[in-house]
Amino acid sequence: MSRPKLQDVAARAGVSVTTVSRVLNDRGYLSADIRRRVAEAVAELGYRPNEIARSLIGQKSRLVGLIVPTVADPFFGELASRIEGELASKGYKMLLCDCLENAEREAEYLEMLQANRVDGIITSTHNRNVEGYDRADAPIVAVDRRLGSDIPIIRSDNRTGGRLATGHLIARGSRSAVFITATDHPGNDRAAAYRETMRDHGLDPRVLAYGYSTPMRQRRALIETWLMDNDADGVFASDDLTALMVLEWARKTGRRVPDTLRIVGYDGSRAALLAMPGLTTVRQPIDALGARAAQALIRRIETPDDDRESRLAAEAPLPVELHQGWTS
Amino acid sequence: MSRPKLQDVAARAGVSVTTVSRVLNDRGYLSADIRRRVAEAVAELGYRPNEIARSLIGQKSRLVGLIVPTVADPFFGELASRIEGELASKGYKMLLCDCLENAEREAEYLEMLQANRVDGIITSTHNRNVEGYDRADAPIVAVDRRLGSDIPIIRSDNRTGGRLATGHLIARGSRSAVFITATDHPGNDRAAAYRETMRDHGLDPRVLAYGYSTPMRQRRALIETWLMDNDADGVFASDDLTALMVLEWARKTGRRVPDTLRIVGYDGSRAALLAMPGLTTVRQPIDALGARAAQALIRRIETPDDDRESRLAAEAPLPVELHQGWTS
DNA sequence: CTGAAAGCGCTTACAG
DNA sequence: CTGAAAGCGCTTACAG
Repeated sequence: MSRPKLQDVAARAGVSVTTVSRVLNDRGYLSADIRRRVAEAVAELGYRPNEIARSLIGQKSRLVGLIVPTVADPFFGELASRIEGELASKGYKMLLCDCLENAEREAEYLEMLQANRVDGIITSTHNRNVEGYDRADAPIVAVDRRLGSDIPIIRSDNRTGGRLATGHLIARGSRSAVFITATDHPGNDRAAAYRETMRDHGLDPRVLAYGYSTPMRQRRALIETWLMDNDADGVFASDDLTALMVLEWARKTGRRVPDTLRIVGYDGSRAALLAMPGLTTVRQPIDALGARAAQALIRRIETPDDDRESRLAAEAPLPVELHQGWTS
Repeated sequence: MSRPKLQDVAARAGVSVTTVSRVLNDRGYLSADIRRRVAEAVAELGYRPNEIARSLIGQKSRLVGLIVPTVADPFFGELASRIEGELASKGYKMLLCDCLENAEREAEYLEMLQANRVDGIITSTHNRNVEGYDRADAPIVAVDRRLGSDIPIIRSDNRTGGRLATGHLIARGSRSAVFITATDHPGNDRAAAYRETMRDHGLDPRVLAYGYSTPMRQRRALIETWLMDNDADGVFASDDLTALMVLEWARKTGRRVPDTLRIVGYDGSRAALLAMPGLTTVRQPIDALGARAAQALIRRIETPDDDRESRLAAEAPLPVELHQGWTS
């Protein structure tokens, strides 16, 4: 026999499908005898309710979509892991969408998720001008990204992070630190804090932006060329992978770290710090970011009304901290 | 108005729901006029077919479950990313299940996936004795894991990988290399190849197994203690994160790498090599592993009959290669 | 070429 | 305390 359905259980237990459904959902009064008979039939048949049918009726799928650049990146991998864990603990499943810095893909995923009637969407990408977020009808929560005035943003304190990193470099003797980031747009608080802090100390800020869609090899070449051509006694990289790339370049070219070149990264994912605990970096509270993103979304899903409050809570940035290694 | 449904489109276009469905699915002959009217109604209403209803009818969900230890690990993150990409290109969605080295969680996920009527499951964890795989009724494909005689295994050539790494260490002058791995069970081909290669050169193999569920701090402590107490002029680590951990220990304790200590890792994920291109490691073809896993599963789903052939293809291990860095 | 009706596997008022 | 019937939003034979 193929998969048993409610009818089969009902027949076996000698009751109606209504009754079986009630036992399964523990609704209303059922005699102990009936409960037992149904339980037996379920066990004997190895019956498992079809969640798809349930979703169709309930008008909710307990499904959430997560859109990220790629979980191959340790930061997003860890974030995704944490979000999934929090969702699972609340009975939600998660559809993973790796959009690979591709705005078109992201728009398609957005469509797909809604066609699959997800209860909500968490998005954390850097693509600009993605079609569809404005007319989405599922609740959305963004991680470190501004999508629109009615979409809550979960993030950590980028401004403080930028200040910590830059201030630290200066305190360690750096006078000509450069900030390396993907894009240097107005909303980039880390860049703003870097500039501010440099100026506060009478130093000249320099920002190297390599662009999101630049393939890894070119990205590396670009950064190395810049470092060769421009004298810098400090590097503040907006992510750890880039910081480690610079560290390897320093080793290759004989720069002494931290004596002549101080390096500070950003993110502080478990994997990065496990691989290279010596890296000075600004640690984002990835666990808290993920948990809060999941919780904020669930709140929007389950109590659509107290939106304003939850949005306010969401906006307060989570604290970051400086992890001091030997690279600075 | 809430979400429009087929009925609304039909009413607007002035046709029956049957006809709308047919236009949407491009089934049978439709007059150009009708096609146009329906298309207009769909556009005007912003109609999107409910995939849940479709799944219920079609008896297939185009949903696949992926069970991994955690995507926070760069290797599994990259694998998950690749699998998801391949699945998406074939019109499948992916439910992510991070089971965190927890066999109980894994069993629950297995239940959940089937209750949600996934068309298939890809699993890549190291838990032993997980309940439920034997009585699962969805097609399953395993990545680098033996689950049962009828479940195809996608993997790369662990035996060659183990030989390459060990042989390389010896060629670089190591006489007392240790192999560090999670568990040293009989199915561990890398361990077997390490032992074999050591013995072939008349050297004594030593294996340090830290256990999967050991928390990261203890794992590090355990490995560092072992390295302190036992003299080793080479380390072959079964994953890159562990290799990098050893490298950092060497730096801290003043060991000269590679002169007095040679280090070789395993996996070669993009993230690891980006962060530390200097690490000598055995590169697994993660892209190919992911793509093949997804393809093998889709084949099992869509043509359940030619199983035997696809299983054979799946069994042939994919080639690995040694990436030579400066750590050896 | 188009439509009315049955059905996918469940849940939920509504009766009794 | 339990059951018959309607319905979730679609697709698919079956008529016409």
